[in-house]
Amino acid sequence: MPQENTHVELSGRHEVLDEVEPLSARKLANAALDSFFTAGYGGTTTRHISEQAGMSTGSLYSSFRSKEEILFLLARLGHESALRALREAAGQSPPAASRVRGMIYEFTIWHARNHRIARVSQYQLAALTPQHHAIIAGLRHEIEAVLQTEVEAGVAQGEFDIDDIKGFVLAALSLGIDVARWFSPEGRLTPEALATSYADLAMRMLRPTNH
Amino acid sequence: MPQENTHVELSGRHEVLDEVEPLSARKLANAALDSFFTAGYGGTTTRHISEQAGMSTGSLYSSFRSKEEILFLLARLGHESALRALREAAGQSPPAASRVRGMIYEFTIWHARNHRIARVSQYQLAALTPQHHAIIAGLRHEIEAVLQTEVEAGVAQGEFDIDDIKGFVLAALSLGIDVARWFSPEGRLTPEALATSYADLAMRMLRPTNH
DNA sequence: GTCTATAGGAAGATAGAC
DNA sequence: GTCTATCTTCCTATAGAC
Repeated sequence: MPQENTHVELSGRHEVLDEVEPLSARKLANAALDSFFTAGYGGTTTRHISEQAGMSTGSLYSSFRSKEEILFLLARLGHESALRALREAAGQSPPAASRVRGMIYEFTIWHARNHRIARVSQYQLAALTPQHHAIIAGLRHEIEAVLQTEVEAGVAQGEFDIDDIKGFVLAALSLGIDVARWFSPEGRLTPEALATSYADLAMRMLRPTNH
Repeated sequence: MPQENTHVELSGRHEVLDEVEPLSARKLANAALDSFFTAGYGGTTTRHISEQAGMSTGSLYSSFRSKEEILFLLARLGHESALRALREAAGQSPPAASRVRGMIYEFTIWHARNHRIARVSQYQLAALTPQHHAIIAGLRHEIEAVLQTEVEAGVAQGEFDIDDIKGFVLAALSLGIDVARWFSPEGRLTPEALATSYADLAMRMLRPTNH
């Protein structure tokens, strides 16, 4: 039987790219996101990005030094936004079980609501320069650490029964991230229903054994 | 406490591309897999594929009509191989619990051992023609149906306690597929350890509630 | 910061000899 | 079935006027 969602909405919803300034850069970033999402980084041309942003090809290079720099911006903002969602859920009051449950819920719902930038952030990383890739890798480690800390707290307080903490953390984040691969707003599942389902399944993984 | 793996090794291990004939096509397919894996479909040139296969650019077109046709071959063989692994595990003897456990184990270990072709198969699909994409989509539906059938059998026999069967099937396959995104043979986890961990977690999702 | 124009090269695919 | 040579198109990025 699914548990109820006791978590509260933590912040006003906003588009991840809203903070990009100035307007021309935001238009280009949005157009690039569209195209990277549907055609991939390699399948996207700077001409097409500029065109969709209502500009000439040359003008793109006043806002960005290269096509790769736009991808880096998207990947960085995507990862920072997902990390923020996870941290906000981790800041909720005890018990650990409801904190962890809220983290899985928020992480999953973030990937459904932001599935376009999430998919680009997760699956186009091979095109980044080594320097940029290292920065994104740092954010990924932070995401893992935030969840692991809360799970360890729950185990220490006897709320969870699990030996393989790293395996659970890996699996729980994996579930959320993989949403970006297949989720479509036109599908049968809402972000809320999906997040509830996955939060339930994650808590089933953690609950004490039955004998 | 992790359960022991009671499943048996079902078939001799083989490389997915071993069945590609003739040799020139197999060499090209292997070179394309390498490059699609590291650079993506859009970041790969037919010149590079041919060069890595030890041939001229023109010769590629005696084996394949286009670059996209190579990707389709890889995606088709990848999906067919994963589906075969799942079907073989589904053919094991009752109870349903050990059949389902074996399916998660085999599906996960397949994605770890074959993470290169799995990653190309899962994440480069946007480059396929609509016709080819539809064929792959059919294989994906088969994969989902095979697991769902076994889970439903387990629920009918009272071995599992889960309301949201579709949610579980989605999550369990998602765990296995996402392995292809991050798995590296150089990492700390072996395919066997990972598959055991995920099979354990999946059975935890299915076991009766504790009150 | 935007435009037009273009540099300079590389892309996918084909032709025709052997 | 492989090669060399090439067609045609398209690419990222820059130059320089306004």
